[in-house]
Amino acid sequence: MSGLRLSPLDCTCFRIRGAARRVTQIYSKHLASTGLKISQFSLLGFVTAQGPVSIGRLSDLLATDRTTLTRNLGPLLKDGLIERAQSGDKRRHDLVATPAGRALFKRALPLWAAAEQEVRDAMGAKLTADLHGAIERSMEKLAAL
Amino acid sequence: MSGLRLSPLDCTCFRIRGAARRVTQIYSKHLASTGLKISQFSLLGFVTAQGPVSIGRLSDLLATDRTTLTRNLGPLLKDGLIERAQSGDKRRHDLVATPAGRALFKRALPLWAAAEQEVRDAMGAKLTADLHGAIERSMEKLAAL
DNA sequence: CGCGCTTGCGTGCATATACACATTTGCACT
DNA sequence: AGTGCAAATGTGTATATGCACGCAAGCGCG
Repeated sequence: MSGLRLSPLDCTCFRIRGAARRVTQIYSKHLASTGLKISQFSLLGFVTAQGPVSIGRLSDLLATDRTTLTRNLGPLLKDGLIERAQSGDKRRHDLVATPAGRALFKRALPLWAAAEQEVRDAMGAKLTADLHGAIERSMEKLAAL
Repeated sequence: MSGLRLSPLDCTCFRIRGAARRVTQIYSKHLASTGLKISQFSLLGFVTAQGPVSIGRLSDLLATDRTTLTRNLGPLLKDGLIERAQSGDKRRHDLVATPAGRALFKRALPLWAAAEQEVRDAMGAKLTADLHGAIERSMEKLAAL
């Protein structure tokens, strides 16, 4: 391996971050009318689906830093979309979606689907599969580091 | 196209953002001793390479929102790594790397290369090519939207 | 019981990201 | 010169991200 001269223009990090920005922009456009950002949509979706769940577990599911999740939860708590319930272990905060939260997620779902479809239609089935496959395999390989 | 039922778990945006977070983490580790974040490394590199360049042009090159760039420039200006020079057009601010900025970039370059190499070694040549190819083609397709 | 280690979380700080809006300058046309 | 539009940039506000640090609650053991 190695040997090839690498230019910062070939930076994998730079490229993937750029792609993330671009894709985020597209989803944001579709979700704008719900007031939800794409991260909030994912977060709300996981809480809705996973039932009572702790922050720590959520950070595993979402592959997001725990403290980042704490902040991201803020707006959703403030808007009454998610609530903190007391669990047996007083350290833990069981998160549950409120009726309003579930309703909003349900309303946002087709908008997300439209965004996802727009992206997939633009890329085509093969490229979509290639991209998803490459990302998934990369994450597996990079998990060890 | 379309027809397949999509679950939020298959969200392209969610996946690519997660990948970006993970990859960012790896590069950050390598660049930590320089005090540069990966975005700052890219930014400083572009300014160093492109000579005097305006914010607007940089935002095109980096595919980053112009106003984001304005903020990201802040720390680099504060640390004297990049300077604003007056150009003929007083609206524009020509950005140039200072000697300190160029020196730091030169010092950071091998550390970035080590990060890039670590990622590529972990993924292997084929997956690296697949990932880069998929991202590049995706960006082309999504540019139109 | 009480000591110490572990676990689960929040906070302070700094950066990254981008939309809407305001400001300044340049330029063309009258 | 004057007016009006376009171009280049900064700011207000809000979210996203994560490291270092601190705190409180559980847990094991003498």
